[in-house]
Amino acid sequence: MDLKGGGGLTLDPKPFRALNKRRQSLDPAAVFEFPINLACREAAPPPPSQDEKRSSPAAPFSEMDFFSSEKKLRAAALNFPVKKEDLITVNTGLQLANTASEQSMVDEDEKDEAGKTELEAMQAELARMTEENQKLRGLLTQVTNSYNSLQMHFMALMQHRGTQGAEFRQADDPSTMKPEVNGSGTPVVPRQFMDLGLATDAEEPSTNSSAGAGSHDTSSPSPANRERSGNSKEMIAFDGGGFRREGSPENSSHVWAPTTMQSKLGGGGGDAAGSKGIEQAQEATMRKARVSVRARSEAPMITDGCQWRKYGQKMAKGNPCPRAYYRCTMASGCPVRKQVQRCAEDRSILITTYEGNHNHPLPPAAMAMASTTSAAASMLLSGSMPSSDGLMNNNILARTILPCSSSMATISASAPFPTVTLDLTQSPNTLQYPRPPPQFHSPAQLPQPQPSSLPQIFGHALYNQSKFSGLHMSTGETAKSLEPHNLADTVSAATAAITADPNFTAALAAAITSIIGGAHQQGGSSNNGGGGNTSVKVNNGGNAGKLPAGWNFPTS
DNA sequence: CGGTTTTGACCCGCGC
DNA sequence: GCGCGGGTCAAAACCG
Repeated sequence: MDLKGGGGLTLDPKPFRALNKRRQSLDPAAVFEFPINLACREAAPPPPSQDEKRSSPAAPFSEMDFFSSEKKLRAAALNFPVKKEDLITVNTGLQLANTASEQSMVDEDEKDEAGKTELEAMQAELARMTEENQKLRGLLTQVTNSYNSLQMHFMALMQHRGTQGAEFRQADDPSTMKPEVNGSGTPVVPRQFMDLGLATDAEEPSTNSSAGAGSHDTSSPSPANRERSGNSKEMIAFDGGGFRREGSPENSSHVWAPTTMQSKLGGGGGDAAGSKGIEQAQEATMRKARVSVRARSEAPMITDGCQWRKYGQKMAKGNPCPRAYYRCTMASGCPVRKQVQRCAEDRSILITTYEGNHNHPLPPAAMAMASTTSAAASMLLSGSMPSSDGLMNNNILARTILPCSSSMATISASAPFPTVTLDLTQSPNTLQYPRPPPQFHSPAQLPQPQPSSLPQIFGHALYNQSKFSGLHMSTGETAKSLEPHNLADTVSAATAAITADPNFTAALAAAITSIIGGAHQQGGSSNNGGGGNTSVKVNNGGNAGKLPAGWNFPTS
């Protein structure tokens, strides 16, 4: 095999082992490095933060900092590092001071001193409140994420069922969301999301039933076979959230139900096929959704909090760098896999493609990434599945993300797999790279389904939060749109900080879900003229001040 | 010794 | 039907 040379492959086994070992030996929380570990060249993680929420050692920037760019802008005027909610209090303090000074100009010194003292006291109070608020936000974020994910599924469900107006209704009224409940009373729909980060035990059985120790694949025809031959039902069943099923309305109502999953497994797929012919077809169509993360890193593999076992390596056509295949080993039957490959054009860019959902509990760091990929994939599928060609203008996703966009975003199903690409390489001030080109990749440069269109869909939110350099929804389309450099510059500082934030991906997840859930509130989004074709750009249409309710940050 | 990596072989889908 | 490429398997090698 031509892989022997190793070529440009950076998948040096030693580093891998080192990473794995390290991960295994350390407390998950302690390893809560930023999932997209750019740490290969990073300085040692900063000391643990006081905030217990941030169990990660590298948490100089908490979730709060995530949207601090905006907050600070507003707060700057008052010289207070506070949230808008706190402004009232702050203003009060200032008022007192000002009032005092106005009333008496005689004892200015005395007044100022008193005012300062009071100010300091209030600031201290605010600090405490802020801290507590952060914690609450963390909780809220999680809830919001779950909600958004659930919402997405519901949307897809309704859309597929052809229930007219259901999509809108559900988007507008959360109360209309009535996730199906399985026999155990567990909401089925949300399960998919939970799987990512909070896999429930209920799923384990199904998984185990279909797979023995080692690899779940071994107990049945090769995964590849199942996936390709349409027998994917099995995998789908225990995938516990495999993206490809999410888009299927009927699937979602069954797939997520453990009982159904088991029945499918037990029935060898025959039963399922019989009763779910349509389902099968849909599955075949949607295949697997993938979430690709592009990050600059010289490390052989990004640290995403999970444990992976390499099960293969191949040379991909068009890329001198081999592609490595990994399988999650945190749980025997975990269906999650990922591919790691360096960008042919810029080998400093590591492209990691995730596929499937974890069926087991994940450490915070892993949850962050899982949530991110899940949200992205979920969004992708729920939006692209309805139409075979994946035209977003016809689906909820488009409406949700691009509420005001008359243009259409395209999520092409033509690509081998619908893929969402989270591009984290464009950060102007990445930790390692002083200032790399805003965007190195072009569709043609990507070994995988070209991340081309819709970059700004997410970028919108990302920028709003001053966190992300870009997020691309790869659809196989060739259109490309570069991120607005000016925006990148604007948020460069924040981006750098965020990149170092171990909660980065969590924030990303929050961003995505926030968009999903809150985009409709925003009216500033617009298509950047990227063309009404396949490229959709959603600029930061001055929505900075209108953060969705879920606009809080991570926490994991 | 158990877990991981390596790597040639195999399977499958797809295009011609 | 054949070749190609992607993805996976699994035996052997490797490592701690």
